[in-house]
Amino acid sequence: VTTEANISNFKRQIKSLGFSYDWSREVNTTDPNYFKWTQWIFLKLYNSWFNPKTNKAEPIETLEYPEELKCAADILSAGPDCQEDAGGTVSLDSPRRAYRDSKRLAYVSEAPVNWCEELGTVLANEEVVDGKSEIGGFAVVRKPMRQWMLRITDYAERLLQDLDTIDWSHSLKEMQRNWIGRSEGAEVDFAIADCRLPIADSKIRVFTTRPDTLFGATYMVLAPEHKLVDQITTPEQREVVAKYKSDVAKKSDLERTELAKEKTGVFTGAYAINPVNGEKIPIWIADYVLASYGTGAIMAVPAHDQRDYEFARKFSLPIKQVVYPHSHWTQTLENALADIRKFEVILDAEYGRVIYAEVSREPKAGEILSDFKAFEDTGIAISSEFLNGLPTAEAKQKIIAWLEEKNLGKRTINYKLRDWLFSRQRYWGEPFPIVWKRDANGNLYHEALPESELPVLPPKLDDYKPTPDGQPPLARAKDWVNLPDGSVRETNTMPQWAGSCWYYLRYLDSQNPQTFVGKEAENYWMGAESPKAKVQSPMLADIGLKSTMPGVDLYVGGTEHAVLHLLYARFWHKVLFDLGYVSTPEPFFKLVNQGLILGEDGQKMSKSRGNVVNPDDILKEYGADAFRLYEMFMGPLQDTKPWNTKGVEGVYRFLGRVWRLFVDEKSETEFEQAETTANAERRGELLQLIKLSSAIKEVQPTPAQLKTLHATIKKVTEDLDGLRFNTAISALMVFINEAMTWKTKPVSALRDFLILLQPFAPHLAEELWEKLNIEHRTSNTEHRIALAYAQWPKFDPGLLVEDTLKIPVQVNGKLRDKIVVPADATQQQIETAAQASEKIKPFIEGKTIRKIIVVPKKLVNIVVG
RNA sequence: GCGCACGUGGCGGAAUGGCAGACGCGCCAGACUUAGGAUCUGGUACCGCAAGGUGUGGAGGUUCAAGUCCUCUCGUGCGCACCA
Repeated sequence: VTTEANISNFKRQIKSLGFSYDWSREVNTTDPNYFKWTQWIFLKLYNSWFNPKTNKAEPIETLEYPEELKCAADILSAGPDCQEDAGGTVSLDSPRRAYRDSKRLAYVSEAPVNWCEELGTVLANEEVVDGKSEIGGFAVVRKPMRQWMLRITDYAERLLQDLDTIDWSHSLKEMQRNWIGRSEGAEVDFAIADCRLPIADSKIRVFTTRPDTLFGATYMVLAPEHKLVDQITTPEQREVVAKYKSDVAKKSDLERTELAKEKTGVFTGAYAINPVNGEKIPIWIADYVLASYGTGAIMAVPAHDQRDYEFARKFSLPIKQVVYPHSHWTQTLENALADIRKFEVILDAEYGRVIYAEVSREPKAGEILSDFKAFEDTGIAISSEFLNGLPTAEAKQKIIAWLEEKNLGKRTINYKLRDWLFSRQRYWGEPFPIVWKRDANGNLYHEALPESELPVLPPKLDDYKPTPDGQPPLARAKDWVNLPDGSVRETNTMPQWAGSCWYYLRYLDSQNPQTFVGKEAENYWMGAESPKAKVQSPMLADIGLKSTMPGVDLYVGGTEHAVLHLLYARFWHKVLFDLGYVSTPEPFFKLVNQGLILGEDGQKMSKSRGNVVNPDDILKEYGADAFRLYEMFMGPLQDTKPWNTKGVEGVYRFLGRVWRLFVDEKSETEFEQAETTANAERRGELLQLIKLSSAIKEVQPTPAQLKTLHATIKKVTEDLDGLRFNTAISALMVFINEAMTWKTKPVSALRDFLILLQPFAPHLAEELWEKLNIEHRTSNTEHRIALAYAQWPKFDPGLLVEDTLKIPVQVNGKLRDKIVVPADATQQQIETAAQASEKIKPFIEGKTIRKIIVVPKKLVNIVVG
């Protein structure tokens, strides 16, 4: 319940997260222009909603809560420690997900899950626990209120299909595919037997992915929340059905899924007619059927669906096998039928029917078959009249054609993806640029504000809580809400996703006052044929890589955005693409998930474990360069890896070596002495005392030095491009270890090194670059500008060519020696040299040489027998 | 249960099918030091005095050659989950 006490609790909790939160400041720091263009894009969606299915404009849907839910308006109740935490009015985008994510939610979800889904506004506050977004405090569901939905489901297919065109990690794509949840099947209408209902309601539609098993449907199950339940229930069953419904409504999410191994359900007393064979089948309700998926009703085929099988066994419903498994040993129906007699056939004692069960052992006579499984694979249709003998795939086609011809059903694609609840009942966020009016008959309708009215900024409020009657906070500003012409402003606000859906576009043209992103800028940065493609990055061109891809070049983000932000942003981008505002159908063609950094104990960092590493401490102790360098050096970008502060010391030492390579020790000592007596103001000036090492000279690098340098340039350039930062840094370390031994250090080589170092340790590199420029001025103007703008060095492959090669020699695949041969040695010469080796001789003497493999410049393998 | 990813020293991790353990941490020894939690040098997979042998979770396979490819298996992590 939103009470003063809870609000103050919530604020206290926010404070405990490490910052104080001033509610009124939130919007003041927000750029009104950004509000403006977000609202502008919303208006585009609103005014010219492009529906690819109908190719016509449709308004964005607003949704009132269904009437039957209004009764339960008040509260979802709160568990013991939720009472304490509750308070905020942060609504969730996906209550379903929130429920799943948070175990703590389980005991507060007194209301049925899909009730919450329909409402869409579980009021709770969000907290990051164990690196995961969890629902901390839990609060209330308010009175039913108006919500705005975006029809993302219209884009489900394209959002799915286009995943194939983008370079994202496999698992991330899988998560999106899973979330979209496409499944192909059919909708089938079952007539209700002895129906006393109006014609329109005399049938129940089910969704199935296995229409080929229609002949095996022996009963039907509706979700307890299905709208026809009350109407079809016979008077005798009314009481048990009502009780079951209310029991289910009280079940928590946990009880309803994880813990509920045992199927439950009750008979409604009604029957449906199986359209393929006219059989009368009982209609049950059970909570294993979800109201939110498909049509909220199923045809149960217990022989070929594990859940139906379990349910049927529990309630002694008939099981009828209609698919015979044939895949690996039978090709024809005759053989299949023969196999039925030969193999694992079980007679259902109660019903005298043949069922198939996947058995791992011989069933004993009279044994209860509860641990047998339904056969869910494909096979050959049997006991299915005109489908008999057809493999599953063909049987599906045939039955769908049959259903469509008889007007009893149709091919359907079903998605788990739901429309996107886009409104929030909180203060911050963009207000909708929408007003409400009444027509001549007094009916309420909504209308977009003209673009000239943008941005619609939130009014100043003294109190940022929702109103006592559950209206969003903006409703408190009566002057703002009520317009002179009698119309009323929408008081919902947009979610944070609204801004994050298009921010990357604004970056391209952030100062543009005319539009959210100029066409030219958009095309330059995002377009496939953009001029950017012609601006070849020397670093990429050298290694023969295409320098650009359309869209955002590289998106680095965590998996926590996998199914929300990244799906929403793709959706908006596609809408903008359809409206002609952007030039690519996808915004992020290349995306990398950086791995999670765990605590030093290898566990996820969390307050409760006390293994949290505070970046501020690391910055203070080792500096930003070392911190950055360490994070990049820890391991592959994508991997989850444990933090190790000792490792920071390692890279810190490396930076120290870089510093000592450049700086004269004596001058540094002088600086340190001066610094102790100087005040803070003079420190910058005193830094001038630090001079470069006298070993740094303007000389030509020796061939060996050049070889070291260019090997480093090559490695760092390639690794950087492949985001292999750890090995790039390793190469820089190798260079430094080598360069420390140089008596004379050529300026040119050190310059190139600093450019390579700059992406990893920008502060130190820039500092040393400046020192180089002060003491070793060159005519090259490029060297006088900041390092950040310096040209990336090119490596010269010619310099990496060796005169002689050290080649490993194996005998029967085992390393026995390494020989040194001229780089241009022929295969014959290498073979001879290998056999002549003193270390090799003992292994080949007295044996027949079967074969000698010479891998040019790499290896010799002598095969003896 | 389903899907995906990953298993390499004491630790983080390197290795276009071609020298397993780059680089770093840690550890050992030494140098310089009044001192060292600074710096520098050398060593460091395992067994063995050595020659040599054994090693990339386990078992097979392909290959002249496997950490890498294939099959099975065990383990860990992540995601989804009564989705019809």
